Amino acid sequence: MASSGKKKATIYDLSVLSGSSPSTVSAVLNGTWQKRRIKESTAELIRSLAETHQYTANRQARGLRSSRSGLIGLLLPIHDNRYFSSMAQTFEAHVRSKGQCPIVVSASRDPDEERKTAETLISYSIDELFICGATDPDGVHEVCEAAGLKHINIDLPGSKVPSVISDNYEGGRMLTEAIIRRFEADRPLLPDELYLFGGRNDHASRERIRGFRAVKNELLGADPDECIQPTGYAPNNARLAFEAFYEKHGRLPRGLFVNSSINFEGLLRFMAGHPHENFADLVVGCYDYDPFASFLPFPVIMIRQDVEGMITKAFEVIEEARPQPRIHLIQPELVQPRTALTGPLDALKDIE
Amino acid sequence: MASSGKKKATIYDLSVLSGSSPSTVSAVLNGTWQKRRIKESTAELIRSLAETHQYTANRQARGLRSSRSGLIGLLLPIHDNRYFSSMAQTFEAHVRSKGQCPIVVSASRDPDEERKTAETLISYSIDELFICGATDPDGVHEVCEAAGLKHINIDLPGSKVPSVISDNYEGGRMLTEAIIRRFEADRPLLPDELYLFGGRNDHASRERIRGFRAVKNELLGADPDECIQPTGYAPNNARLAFEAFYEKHGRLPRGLFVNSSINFEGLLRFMAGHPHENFADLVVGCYDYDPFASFLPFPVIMIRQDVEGMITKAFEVIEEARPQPRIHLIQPELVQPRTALTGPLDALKDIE
DNA sequence: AGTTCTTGCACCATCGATTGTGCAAACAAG
DNA sequence: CTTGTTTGCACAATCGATGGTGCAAGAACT
Repeated sequence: MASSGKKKATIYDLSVLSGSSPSTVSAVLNGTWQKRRIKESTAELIRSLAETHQYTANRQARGLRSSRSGLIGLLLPIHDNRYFSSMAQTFEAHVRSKGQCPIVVSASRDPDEERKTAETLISYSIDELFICGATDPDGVHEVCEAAGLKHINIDLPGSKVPSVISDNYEGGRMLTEAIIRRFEADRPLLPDELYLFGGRNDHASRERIRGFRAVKNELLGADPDECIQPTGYAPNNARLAFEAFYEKHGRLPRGLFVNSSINFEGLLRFMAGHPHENFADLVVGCYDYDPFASFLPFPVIMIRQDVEGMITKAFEVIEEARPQPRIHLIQPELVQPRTALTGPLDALKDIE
Repeated sequence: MASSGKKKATIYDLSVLSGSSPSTVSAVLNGTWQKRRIKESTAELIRSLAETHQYTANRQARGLRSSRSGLIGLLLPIHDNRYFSSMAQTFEAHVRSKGQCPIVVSASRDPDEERKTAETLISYSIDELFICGATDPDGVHEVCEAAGLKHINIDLPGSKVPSVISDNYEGGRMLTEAIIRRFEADRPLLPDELYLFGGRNDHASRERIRGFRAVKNELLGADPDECIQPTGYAPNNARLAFEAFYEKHGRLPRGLFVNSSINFEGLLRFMAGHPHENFADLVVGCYDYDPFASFLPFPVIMIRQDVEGMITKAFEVIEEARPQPRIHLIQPELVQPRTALTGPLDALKDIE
């Protein structure tokens, strides 16, 4: 389809047309012409030829020669989630503003996939790699290291290069406290009425759980082990955990700390099978923000991670000369129920 | 950071190590060695050397020579939205299964951005481009055409190459009818109690509106013009429209057809400023599916577009020899309130 | 032994852009 | 008018992989 097109113009074509050498054309079009003392008039001629012939440089050729591609990679666990897709959206804006081209790829939380995907990106000579939410950041690190590729971790930390992550401990604390306070007015929550569901044995989950337990101890005076249910990230596993609890107790816990919006989807799947009224007394805290979730028929307190802040910080840190493998914490934000926040989309104009 | 790495091995390195010529190494490693009658033992040697030295081909070099990159592009309006991010997720899976590398980029619904972004992708010699939800598909077409790049439209149709889109007319009909039927039990809806908000003058909106009006006429016997409020896609514009209506009438219409989940966010923003109780009698139909929206405190009927179906069809059509610029309609699905559907994520394993 | 195949590989141009180097022409200085 | 400088550009190597072509050594055949 659409293969009628004449081949794209190259510097050689413009060289012939302008009567200059290819190197002159190249210099003019990539901005180094002053350094090469090309006459303004020559440059002007070449520029206008480039314009009329719709010349654009072949990036593969340029990249091959200069061993830089202009591509900056973002490795995500998944696309299909508001948190990660807003990560992609924000990342893209930053990369574009630097005049480079974003390449966003997901690796399904699979350590093997992650490494292979990094390999693939490297084979395209990407210039930098942002590793977001990787299950095995240090594994990806090795691949990058071997290729001499600048990289940085986001969302989940690694030990070899800097990491920019949410302050999950503080976030966990804030969210837990907000759930508990939500009850105080009437009948206060008991320690075994507040459960945490979702997440697995990763840094983020551990920190959130640590915050959760700390606050439970401080405010409720106890923190039973069985209230922690790390069911992984799959919605269906979370659903099964809720079903199991419901089966056993005839109801859900009154207070629920859900580790991510993906796990929250598991809760929805559970709820789909039960009447609304069963959840009258429920308060949910979710470690993620989704505008629709915020308006559900029970109070949903959410944490919005500062995606813009993380990305900005990550770009700062990755430019540093000798970045230390330390962890940079970014504060998340507590979002009260029924709150519709603006997001990266609001920066876009709506062309009607 | 991480720049200690020795440079990546090339076929020249392996050539020296193996005592064979670079072309032999190349042939062995890209699979054409049988055709070149390379001895099995030579191939074996080279393969093992490649293994131990972690050789991976430089794709820029390969792409430059063969004028194919192995990259397949997807041009989206935005990332930060369940519909488009599941598009990205699904697209990625398809591309990966073909052994190629997906490159997903967004262009903010801006015709100019769209063309420039396509240009950029072309400069990386991508092999195919999927144009999804473009404001000006034919503009992008011209850019692709000039570069001899295979491309196809998704979600919003163009006139120059094939398009794979939702059957928005049918979807609009289904959704409208579902909203109306939702009321019949008690007090039936009047024609001026069912409004459509959101969307702009694009093919999808027009078709949905056409379906909306047709069903209103059929079932309610009338279809006043003022019930159509195409406020564009920005959440805040939708919010303002709701505010304006509320200001004027002291309430919202009982039945609401919201053109997309993004517009729905505008409704949420409006609702954030008003007590829950104001919306007791409300039924919302939303042309998009979001699991959280499906469980809101008022009935939300949703349309789920068949993303998997569209992507699959698009891959079929783009491979055709001489694809005609026709429109392929994919049927969407009506989703009743309080329904938590599975999505592309459920295909992933959860490594605990 | 001489001729013809076949096997197994090496050589080299090529893709398009970048960049270090060289060198004529124009100009200035003495 | 000779010698040095500056201006303005051309030349050619290079990045890494691909693929057409050529050719020596051994096998097969007469």
